[in-house]
Amino acid sequence: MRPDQPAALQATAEPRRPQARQPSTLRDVAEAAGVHAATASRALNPKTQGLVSAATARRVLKAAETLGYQPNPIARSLKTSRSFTVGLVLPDLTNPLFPPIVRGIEDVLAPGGYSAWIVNTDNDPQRELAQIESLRSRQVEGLIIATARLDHPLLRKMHDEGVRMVFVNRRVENLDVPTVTADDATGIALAVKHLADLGHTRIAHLAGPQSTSTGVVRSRAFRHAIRDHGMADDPSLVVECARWSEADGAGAMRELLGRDDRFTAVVAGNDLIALGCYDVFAERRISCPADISVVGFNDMPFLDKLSPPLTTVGVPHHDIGAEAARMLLDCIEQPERHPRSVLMAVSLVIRGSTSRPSR
Amino acid sequence: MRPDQPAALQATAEPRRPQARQPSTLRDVAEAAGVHAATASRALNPKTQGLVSAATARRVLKAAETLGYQPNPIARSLKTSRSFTVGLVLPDLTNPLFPPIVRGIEDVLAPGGYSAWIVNTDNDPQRELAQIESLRSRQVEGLIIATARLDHPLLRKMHDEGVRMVFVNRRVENLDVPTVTADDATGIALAVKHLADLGHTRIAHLAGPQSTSTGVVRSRAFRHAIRDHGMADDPSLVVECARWSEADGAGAMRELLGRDDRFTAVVAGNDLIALGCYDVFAERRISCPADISVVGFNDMPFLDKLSPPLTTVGVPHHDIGAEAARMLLDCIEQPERHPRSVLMAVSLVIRGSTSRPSR
DNA sequence: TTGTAAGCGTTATCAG
DNA sequence: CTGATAACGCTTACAA
Repeated sequence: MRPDQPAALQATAEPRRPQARQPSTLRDVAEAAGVHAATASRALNPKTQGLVSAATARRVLKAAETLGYQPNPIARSLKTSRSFTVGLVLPDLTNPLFPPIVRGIEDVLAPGGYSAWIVNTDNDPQRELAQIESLRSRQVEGLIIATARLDHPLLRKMHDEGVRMVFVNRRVENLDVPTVTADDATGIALAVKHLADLGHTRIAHLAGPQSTSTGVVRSRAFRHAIRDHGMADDPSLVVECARWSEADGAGAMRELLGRDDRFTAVVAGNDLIALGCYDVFAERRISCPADISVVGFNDMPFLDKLSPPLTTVGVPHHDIGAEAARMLLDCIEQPERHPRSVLMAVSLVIRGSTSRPSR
Repeated sequence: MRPDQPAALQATAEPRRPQARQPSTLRDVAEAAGVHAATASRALNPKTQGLVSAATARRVLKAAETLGYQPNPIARSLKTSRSFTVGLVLPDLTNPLFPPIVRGIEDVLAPGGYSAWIVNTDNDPQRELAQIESLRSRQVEGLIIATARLDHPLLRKMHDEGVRMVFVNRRVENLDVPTVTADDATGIALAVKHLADLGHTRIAHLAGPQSTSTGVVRSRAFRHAIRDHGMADDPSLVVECARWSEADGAGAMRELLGRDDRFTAVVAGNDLIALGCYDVFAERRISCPADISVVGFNDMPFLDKLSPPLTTVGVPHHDIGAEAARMLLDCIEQPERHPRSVLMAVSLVIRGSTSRPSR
């Protein structure tokens, strides 16, 4: 016993671990129904139910019912090496981008009888390896990966080993794995067009990490869009953020302001980076959108409540998750089907952080 | 019983993949080391390593190493009925309150060799039951529950059955289960004192659901604090929200304004409810804090970027999660230890949504 | 249509 | 100290 108990709780001593009734097993059910376990198994499994007589099936079902029988998925997995579980590999659940994607995934998995096991990698390759190994040893039947980098030896190796997986949001360079992403290029084009239409002629870009497909696709799309609108593709107007974070966004914005402050608008690689801009605006008393317009990407929650409300590219998080899950289920259940990749449609969400340039 | 097994079960032919090299088993290792599987098991398990000679231990370890042996947790669970997994029952991962708590939990579990299985209930008792059953059938060694209601037959029954669990945030009435919550009463007292100090004399409260302990503790604390500051405890200044949501917060605020608009400040049951107030302010051109001051609860992410930045009660989400995980681990590993409950300290985070009353 | 038996990969309990 | 053996709860040839 610990000598120091917090005084706060004074619960009365109680009998340790009350009757934790053993869950009943298949044998219990079989016994209760007066049949062999094998028969009970067949009766309980829709796939094999046809092999037993209707009468015994009924008896077994009834017995299972009264005993409150729940099949033990662990034993089943051991025997069948299936788990009806998929792994979900995220960089960080705390990023508001992911929860809606997770919900989308779960909404598709659940009706199929599957569940998702969520892990965070914190963008640490060590952790990622450990987490994925742990998932695989738990017999997950596939992986949904949201942490892909363009150069990603681990994922490449896994693909070579035939590991079933689907990428969300980002992809690995030259790796033929089913992927679902937002239509990043179109999103950026919409953002640039919006700013150009407002009359902006010097537009900057705070790019996401160029180690990720999302980062390069968006920044490439930015440069194309700029030229399409007849503006100069000035490299000094593009700054790369090392990570998709508010802090990195702020750093990049400071860098940009140090270089040249004649730009009147900025396309941020994503919403967090845009929030970093807001921080710098606050510290330097820059007014948005009066002095500088900002567009984000993702339309994460609560952006409409910011000051000013952030104009951004809306992506269908939930649908992206759902589609990824559907793809993975397809890979599992119809392995012969050719893998697809999909680009989900985006839309510009115009709010208060963009206006005509004042200069 | 299961009248209908998930459709997934019907899957037929085992999908054969490319060269998915069979993971090596304990027998492979034993064979490679020239010992019996049992010996290999002992050598590999730190707990029983003392039972084998140093020499064989070394050989086994080496063999395991070269074969890339990974123990199969499923087989282990089946044998030992332990899983080194705990279940985490959330109402909705999409609520920004939870991800940091989850991280806190994982940060404690991981070093202990445990992982967490996260499920959402959507506040639906049906779903909750199904999810918890699924978790239990997967042999989770304990549950961290964030969905407790004051009257919660399922949780009460589980407690009677001796299910190991810990509550976070909310509790069940008269149920002696280890719980970690924020110090809600103090938080509300701080909020009311702050408003009183600013000179407010008619303060309203948008209470959370009174079906939850958090809701009643906070609203009771509100009434106490009001009286402590010499104000009248006017029931018409308290409106209950049916759910902890922005929409319900907005509805409650409209109701309140309909009753009597002479209040100058409102203490919201939580941040989402406070956001609902913002929505109503926007639609009715009420200025915050000039016309009405607002205080939230929880300090969820990005509140500092709102307009105006929301004054709120900061709670240590991460630490709450960590403490809950620690408690559950204690219950698992030292069952004789007396269960505690803890209240985590909170602090008032003063931002721009509160000021002196203008009326 | 049903029972028998083997075995999934471990670990626990015996002997030796 | 180590090996044999028997489970854990389930599925699935194969036999009857």
